[in-house]
Order: sequence, then structure tokens, then C-alpha cells
Amino acid sequence: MADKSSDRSAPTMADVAKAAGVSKSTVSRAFTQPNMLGVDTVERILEIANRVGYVPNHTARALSTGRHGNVALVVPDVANPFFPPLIRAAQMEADRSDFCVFLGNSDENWRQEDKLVDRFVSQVEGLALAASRLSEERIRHHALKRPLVLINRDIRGIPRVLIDSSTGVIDAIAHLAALGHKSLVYVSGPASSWANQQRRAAVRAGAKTHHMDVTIVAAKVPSYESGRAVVPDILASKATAVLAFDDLTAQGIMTGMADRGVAVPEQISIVGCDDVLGAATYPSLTTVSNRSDEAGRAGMSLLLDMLNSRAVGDARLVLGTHLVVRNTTAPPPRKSISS
Amino acid sequence: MADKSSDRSAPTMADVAKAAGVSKSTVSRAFTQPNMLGVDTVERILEIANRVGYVPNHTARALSTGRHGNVALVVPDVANPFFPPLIRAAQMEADRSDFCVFLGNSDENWRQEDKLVDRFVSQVEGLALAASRLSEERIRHHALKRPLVLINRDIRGIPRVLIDSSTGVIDAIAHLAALGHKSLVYVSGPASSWANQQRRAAVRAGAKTHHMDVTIVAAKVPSYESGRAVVPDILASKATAVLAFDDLTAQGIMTGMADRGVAVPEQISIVGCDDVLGAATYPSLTTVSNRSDEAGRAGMSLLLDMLNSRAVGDARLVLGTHLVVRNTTAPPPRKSISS
DNA sequence: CTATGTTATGCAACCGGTTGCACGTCAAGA
DNA sequence: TCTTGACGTGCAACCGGTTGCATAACATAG
Repeated sequence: MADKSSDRSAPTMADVAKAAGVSKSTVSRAFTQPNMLGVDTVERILEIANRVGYVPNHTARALSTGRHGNVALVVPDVANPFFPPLIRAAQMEADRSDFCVFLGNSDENWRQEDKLVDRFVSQVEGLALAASRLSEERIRHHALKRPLVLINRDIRGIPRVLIDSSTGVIDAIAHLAALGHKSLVYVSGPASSWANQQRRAAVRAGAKTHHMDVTIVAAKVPSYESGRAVVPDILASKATAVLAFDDLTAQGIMTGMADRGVAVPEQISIVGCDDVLGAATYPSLTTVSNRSDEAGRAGMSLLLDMLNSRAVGDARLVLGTHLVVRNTTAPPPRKSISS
Repeated sequence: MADKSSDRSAPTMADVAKAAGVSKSTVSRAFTQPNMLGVDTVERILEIANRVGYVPNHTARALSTGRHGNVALVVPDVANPFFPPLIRAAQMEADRSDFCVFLGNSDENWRQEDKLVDRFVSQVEGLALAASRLSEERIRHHALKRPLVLINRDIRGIPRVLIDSSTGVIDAIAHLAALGHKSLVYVSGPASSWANQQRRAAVRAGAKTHHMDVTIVAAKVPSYESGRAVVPDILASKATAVLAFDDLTAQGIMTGMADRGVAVPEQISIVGCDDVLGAATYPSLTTVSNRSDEAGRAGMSLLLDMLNSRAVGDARLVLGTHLVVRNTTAPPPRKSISS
């Protein structure tokens, strides 16, 4: 009668109950409401459970309680360096509360995102969407079925945490103006990106303040390749400074400039956004810093608060940013560059 | 009698059954085994289900079938650029088969990894562990309860996909030897990392072939900071070339060298591993390329095969690597450097 | 010594599906 | 006409927990 428990399948509550000579209910309570039982009983059950290697079945519990202890996190592109720190922080925050997180990669595609959310929704308690590409209508639709928080997307009535690039971008414009620049181009990101809209607006505002000309050049997808691709457009504008939607784009632009023999920062100044590359570029990139990890942590924390029905309401948490001056900005050349 | 279905909760199979005047079983089969039913019946049920907005409950289904359509992926550090492409590819592969993936971040810590796996195990059909820091014993233990595949970890009897750096590393050594280097240091990674063990062995082997001296310098964690930290040790070795465990470490080393005024590659050559930075460093880094995305895809694919009980057995898939020569390698200086 | 409360535990229904088996019907073969 | 098999469907048990209510034991109050 040593070990009869060598089934392939894991021991269940019934097994533990039998071994302990009590009912299933008692075992259940030993785990969920121990103070409802005699201390010795609880101790004995836990001991036995541990001995036979019993682990409560998440799925079964979820079925009867409706709480699965899972949340979902959806991002546009795991491989975009903006997101890993965010994902990491969110995941660790969830972990602290014993939540498991589903990760979804929408591939910068709203259809894919919608599909993912639909698949997740029946098995999570709540969702966090980072830089969602979904329409406001779809987001509201999903928010109706499950607690939902947004990261870097601003929709009234839906709890959200935003990284406010405005301050940092305005600092950047001031910095460029102080160096003597009179014109700049903003290389934009995805149209549906809240961050992009906000940065573009901040660029316009800052440029106005400092009486600078601004040209918008569109790079649909934020990536190294996109950056390289828009270099001709940038040069055509005759501007002496560039502010890119993100560091990846900025990095691509730097490479593109180098390919054409345009010196950075001597002939043209470049500023990135997000500070995801650290000082890894050469010259090291002047950029607008943010703490995407903090956004991830805060977003998840907010979501967990909602799940514990701690009042959240129309939360709108804004995280500040600031300019990090490195070596890609300098005074403009005497005369505008000619390729 | 218009809509009585406005409960807060979603309609269940019983609701649909009642509305259709059939039994639960029939509704169930209409979704899972339609060809077992009359075509008209199926059609009617589907129509009604659709009308009342019925969606099968994932959790309940999982409870009775044991199939939740979920898999778990655990990595040591989401923010390490080696992993995002891997994660992304794995997630998309799972997605193609309508699987949802739990993501775990072990934080380079085996206890954390063990805890995560335990939490996942009751709600996934299978697990993929990338660069697992667990002991072989723990891995075998978990593999007993669920189909499990390893990525970059080589344990007999457990399906695994490995990125074989040996070929690339040996190429790198040959490249350095051809340039005239006589000595190099290998900056190692985590001791429990299979990749590290393999790279170290390849370095030794390659060095022996080319009659080079090799010194091992330890960097416990693969990171930019670690790289900077080991620079004094490297210089102390008087070696003229460095091969680092990964690109991040190599990048840190480059910065550290620059800080000390040691020119790369004129005074010392540096080779990285993984090629996660592209040509983003300056000088652009010579490195051993791999396709971590392919490893992620293949690993997940293998896991899904196991779940469909397609024979897998003791699979051991090895992906090759090759050297990418960029600009951090050059002939050694005439005389060894002095800091 | 009986009435009343507490406390620890068991019973059984329930969460929302799945599935083996039984049953009834209808058509083809004997 | 009776048998037999295929087909379509329902019954009820089951997956592994949770939980409202009942009950038994024991303590306290009247």
C-alpha cells in the first residue's frame, strides 16, 4: 500500500481527501479558507497533499469560480525594443499576484489583434492592450466583456496609462532651437498610434513656439528599414534637424545618412524617441527617454486593481519623459546641405 | 418574450439547447462533431447559437477534455534581445494552430522558473523552455507531467532544438587566426547556459586547431553592464582578440574599450555572438549569426506535433550558425597593447 | 437538565461543457 | 413480414474543483 498514486495523471482533491480520511469539501477549504477548519486538520491535509504531490487544478477551479487567475497582454510587436521591458515589467507585476499572463503579438495588425483578444477573452479575467491598433469601437466592445486597461492609448472611460512624450519632445525642440536650427522634419510612425499623434502634435507646438519650420515625413511602420527608406525625403526637405518617431527609425536614418556621406551631427542633427538603444549607436543618439517598463508595471497593476474591484474608475495615469542629450545633435551647418 | 437572454452572463449550451428544442449533447456535437448529426439540425443550432451570441466556454471544455489549447513559453529574460524574435516566432507558430501562449520570464533564476512552470502546468497542454536554467532533474520531472520541448538545452530523451554556435565560433576563430592573432579571451556567459558551454568548448577546440592561447574571463550574466565590467580582466590578459558570449556583452566590452582609449579593431578585435544588434554598433560588430526566430518557430512546431501525438520521440534539431564579418576585427597591433 | 450557540465537517448541487451507451426510427436485405 | 444495421438523438455520468446548507459534537447559558 505504498504508492498507488502512480497514475499517469496528477492526484486530485478526491485522492487527497481519501488519503486524509476527509471529504473533498474539507480539502478544498484547507486550501481556500483554512481558518474555517481546525488547525490540525488543515495541517494534516496540507502535509498529505504535499506528500502526494497534489496541486490544485487551475482549470477546474476557474470553472466553478469564474476566476482563472489569468490576464492577457497584447502588443503590436514583441521584437520592437520598446516592448520587451514593458512586457517584462507587466509579467513580473502579474506574477507577484500569482497571475499568469498570455502574451499576444498583433503584428501591427488590428485584425490579428482583434482575433487574439477574442481568443483570450474567454480565458482571462482581464486584458491589457499596449499601443493597441484597434478602433475605439472595438476596444469599447471588448472592454464591455472584461476589465481592460490600455497602455499608450487614450480613450475616455477606459483605464489607461500613457507615456507622455510631449514634455520630452518639447524639450528636444527647445534644445534644437537653442542650437540654432530653424527647420526640422518629423518622421512619423503608425497613424493609429496614440504616441505618434501625440508626438506629432508636440512637434508642431514646439516648432511654433520657437518659430521653426516643420515638415512631416511618413514612415508607416516604426523600424530600422523604414528609417533608411525615408532619408531621401528628409534630405529633400533641406531641414537641418530630424526628430524621429522612435529610436529604431532614428537609427535607420543615421545609417541612411552615413550611406550618403551626410555627417551626423555636423550636417544634420537627429533626435530619437523612447531611448531603447541606450548609448549603443554611433554617434550615440540624442533621444527622448521614457520608462516603458514603468508603463507596463503600472498598467498591469491597474488591471489587477480592477480585478480586485478596488475602485479605479476612469483612471488616466500619465508618465513623464525627458530629453537625453547625447551626440547626434549639434548646431546646424553654415549652409544647407546638398546631396 | 423578445429578449430574456439579457443576463449579465453569457449564454450557455443549455440555453441554446432549450431554444433549439434539443439536448445539450446535440448542441455540443453541433460544434465538435457536426457530421454525427443531421445537416438540418446542425444548421439550425448554429443559427440559433449565433443569434443568441453563444460562444463555447474554453474553460469548461478544457476541464472535460483536458485540452485547453494553451501552451507555455518560458524564457530567462524577455528584455534580452536574443529572445524577442524567438518569442515572436513561437507565438505566431502557436497562433497558426489556434493555440494561446503563456509567457513566463524566469529572470535568469531557476527558482522563479520552477515556480512559473508549476503554475503553468495545470493549464497548458505543453511547455517550451528556452535556455532553461533548471537542473536536468527538474526538467525531467516536469517533462513527466506534460509534453515539453527545450530550446538551447540538450537533454537526452527530451525533444529539443539547438542553435549550434560551434560552427560559427570555429569560423570566427579561423577568421582571427587568419588575421594573425595568436591569443584571445573568451568572455563566458551563465554557467548553466547550454549555449555557453558549447561556445566555450568550440573556442577551446578552435584555438587548439590554430595554436592560439585562450583565456576565459567570466561574466555571469549576459548584459551590457557585464561586458563593461570585464574589460580590465581582458586587458590584463594581453590578448589581442575577444570573443564574447553574446552581442550584448560584446557591446559592453566595446564601450569599456572606448572608455579606456583602446581602439577597436586597431588595438583589439572583438567578436560577438547571436547577431542581435545588426549593424547598429559602431564599429559594426563582427558576430556569429543565428536565427533565434527559427529556433522559436521550430521549437513550438515540435511541441504542437507532440500534442497531436505525431511521433516525435527523441527529437534533436540542430540549427547551424555562421560568422558575419563586419568591422570589429582586424589584424593584431604590432606590439601588445598597454593600458 | 434542557435550550441555544458555536464550530468543524460532510452532502450534494453546480460551474459548462464532453462522451459512452442506449434507444427509437427507418430502410434495405432475407 | 421479420431481422438487421445505420443513423440521429437523448440520458446521465464525468472532468475537478467550490459552496450553500445541513448536521453532529461540544460548550455555554438559563
